[in-house]
Amino acid sequence: MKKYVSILKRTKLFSGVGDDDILSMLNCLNATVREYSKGGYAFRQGEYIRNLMILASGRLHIQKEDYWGNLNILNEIRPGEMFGEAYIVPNSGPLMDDVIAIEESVVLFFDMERILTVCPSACPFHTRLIKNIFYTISDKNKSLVQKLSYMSQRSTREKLLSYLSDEAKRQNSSSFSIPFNRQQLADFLSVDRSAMSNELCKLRDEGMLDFHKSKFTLSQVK
Amino acid sequence: MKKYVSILKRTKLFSGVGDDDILSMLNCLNATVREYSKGGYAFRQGEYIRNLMILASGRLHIQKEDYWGNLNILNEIRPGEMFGEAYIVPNSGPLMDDVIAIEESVVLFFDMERILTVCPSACPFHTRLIKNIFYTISDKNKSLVQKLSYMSQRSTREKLLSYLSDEAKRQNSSSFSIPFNRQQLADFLSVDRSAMSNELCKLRDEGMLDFHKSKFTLSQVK
DNA sequence: ACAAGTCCGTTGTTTATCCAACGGAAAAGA
DNA sequence: TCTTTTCCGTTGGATAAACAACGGACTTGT
Repeated sequence: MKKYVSILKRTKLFSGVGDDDILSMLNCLNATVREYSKGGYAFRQGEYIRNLMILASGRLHIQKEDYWGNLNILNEIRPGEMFGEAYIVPNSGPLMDDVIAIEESVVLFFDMERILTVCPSACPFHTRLIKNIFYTISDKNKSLVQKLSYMSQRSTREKLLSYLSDEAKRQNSSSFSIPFNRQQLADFLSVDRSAMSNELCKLRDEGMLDFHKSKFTLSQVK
Repeated sequence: MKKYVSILKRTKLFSGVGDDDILSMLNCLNATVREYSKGGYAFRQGEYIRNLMILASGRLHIQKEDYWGNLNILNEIRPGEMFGEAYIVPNSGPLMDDVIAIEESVVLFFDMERILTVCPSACPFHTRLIKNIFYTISDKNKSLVQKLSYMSQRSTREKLLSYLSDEAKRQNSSSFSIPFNRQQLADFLSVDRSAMSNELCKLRDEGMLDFHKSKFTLSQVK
């Protein structure tokens, strides 16, 4: 277990917890390790999940196959990331996706029950851990709600405006940079790149905004 | 505070906690009450949130105004529902939405720090509360991810197929009912009702599925 | 300095969605 | 029973997005 401490200390889950404490917590949380070879299934649709997982190394894809066999990649998990946190609720039903290792991967399993139930011996960092896990899913929640608010806009134009408007608010300036290039932004908003590029230029020509590369400036309509 | 116990005992947050324990926990959690008159703002964009809230009575809208002044209703909060849980992360930045009371409303405020930090006196239901809150946002998280997976499909057809496919999985049968009428389903998927209705009929004519009212049956393609 | 590759705006065509409107079936109410 | 309302499928025209394709600007690598 010791060799995973250096990885775990850099995760959100264990942020603020010292090396020695991580090691003792691994024990307290009943941590176990599993390895998956490239292409192997970590979980299959229909299984029940009872643990919280952290990917120690490798790369996982969370993907879904629909009733007619169409495959859809929903998410990519990278080292240090937590997953499975949405399926540990009692009676939450079986997993609806497949989790496969697209590289040789090592996954750490934590007993969910032990995380949320504070041990009588009250290991000093347990409260810290609970906060960390709460903050992590809380953060995820927030970004999901935000993304959903963009995606629920009907047109490319509206998707762009709601996203850019939010970024201006978030960065507290009408002038700001976004962490995407055009293709990535299009993928993020689930629209066609060229159509989006076209729409951006229309918005610029209408005087609603201006941009150079990934730097945008919003302006009041004239 | 006593009068709110009957409301709180029916919330997800306090589920499984007895009346007396709720009362003592309200104290332990530093609960406070605020009332809002119809049309009044509970929170404004830009404020910082440091509490977890439960709506005791009334109705709230979470809405957003973009840079150019366009209004967008994101969510409606009903009595017993928790909100604000995504903004209590330290350094999570200011609120990006407005929260307004569309009816005269009563809101309970809980000190977030006290929820996540187990008190030394270890009130017996604190662990229970932590689990409940975790389960609640975890559940929300899951449904957000699911909805996002439908919404990120490009076409109405794909949105329908991914949603219906998921429902079949969830209800573990190729024949199932959905909790929406056509208009509600269209709103849920953010598409036009008539176009969706049209697409459903095409899918039926192609032999991929069948339906009567809100009961659907998926079939393998012939 | 050259070649290869990436990024982005632009265009024309095809296709899908939106929108408004209508009618029939079913449900709800009087 | 009759009226009113809601729900849903259908249609046609207006609009927007997707798609394929291209060229120029810029970057990266050799």
